[in-house]
Amino acid sequence: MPTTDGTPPPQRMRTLPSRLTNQAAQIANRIVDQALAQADVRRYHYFLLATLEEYGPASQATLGRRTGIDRSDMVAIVNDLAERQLLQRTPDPQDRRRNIITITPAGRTQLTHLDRLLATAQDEYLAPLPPTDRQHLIDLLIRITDHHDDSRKHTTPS
Amino acid sequence: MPTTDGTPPPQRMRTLPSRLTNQAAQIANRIVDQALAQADVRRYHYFLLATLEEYGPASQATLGRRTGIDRSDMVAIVNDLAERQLLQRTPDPQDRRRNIITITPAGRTQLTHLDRLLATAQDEYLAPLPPTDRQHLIDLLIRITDHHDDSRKHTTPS
DNA sequence: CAAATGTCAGGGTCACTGAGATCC
DNA sequence: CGGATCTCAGTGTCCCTGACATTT
Repeated sequence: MPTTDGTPPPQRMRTLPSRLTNQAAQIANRIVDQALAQADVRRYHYFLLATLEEYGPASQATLGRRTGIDRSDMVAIVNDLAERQLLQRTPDPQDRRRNIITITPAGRTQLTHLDRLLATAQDEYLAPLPPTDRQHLIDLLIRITDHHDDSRKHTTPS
Repeated sequence: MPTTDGTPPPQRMRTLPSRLTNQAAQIANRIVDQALAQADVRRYHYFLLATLEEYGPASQATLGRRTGIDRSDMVAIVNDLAERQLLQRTPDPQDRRRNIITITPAGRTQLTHLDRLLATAQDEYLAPLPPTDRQHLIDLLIRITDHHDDSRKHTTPS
């Protein structure tokens, strides 16, 4: 399924930063999704497990804020991982609105496996770049995302 | 609608290139879509018009390959733009399977307007980066996308 | 015959909205 | 009461598949 003809895309599109970012994201997603599929896992599964391991148990709402996953979608994701025994959902006795989500030992084991799969995927994604440029790309992207996160916080005093 | 808590996302996610690229792409899309909405236009509308202006009239299949838009979706997009008189769809007398799509003068005028809207959007997207870094980011992303386009061509001798 | 084109119907994913029930 | 939490139903977009008739 070739996306490009003999003719390259128009110059406007070839150097348009937003377009380039999208192209790269699509490439990255294809590679990452394929890698994680080996463990029958999706990106948000990994994000959730990683957040749990780094910050410890938390409510679904908090996890949503930390991972960027919508609370509506969080329900099904937690269900998935709970079914696989990779995390546990227990009601919070302190605040009975909340569920406290805890990663299980099996979850940690799986996470280690996923980390390896993901590292390989990142390497394939960044294959054309030497280490210096990889770090530079990361820095540039962090500056962009941080900037827009901040401006959202300042302009949304909700 | 804050996506971040007081706590930042986990370290694994904060520096994961594929994740960062996705975050940036989402930010870019939000900004670009909002800008183009001022002209009641979507991204693929712009891509199609820009491709037509740079390469001239072409069939829908060719346009799909040049823009990366699937030929299934192309039909509705061409319908949209034809209704607005921004392009014309005429059967090809040389090959009666094909429609030849041509941009209209009104289409060119609109495209100029969209170019301005888009330039503003890119500037907002890249706001935290000085010109040198903007160019560096573009270069890095082009190297990534070119690399993966090429490997797809070589490994897919379809 | 094989291959390409335009068209239509539909699926799968992801970000998101809205509403309801419960609890602080 | 306002506000947060969890849940469910559903929307819109984008990318993609499959099929069909027509034409080369």
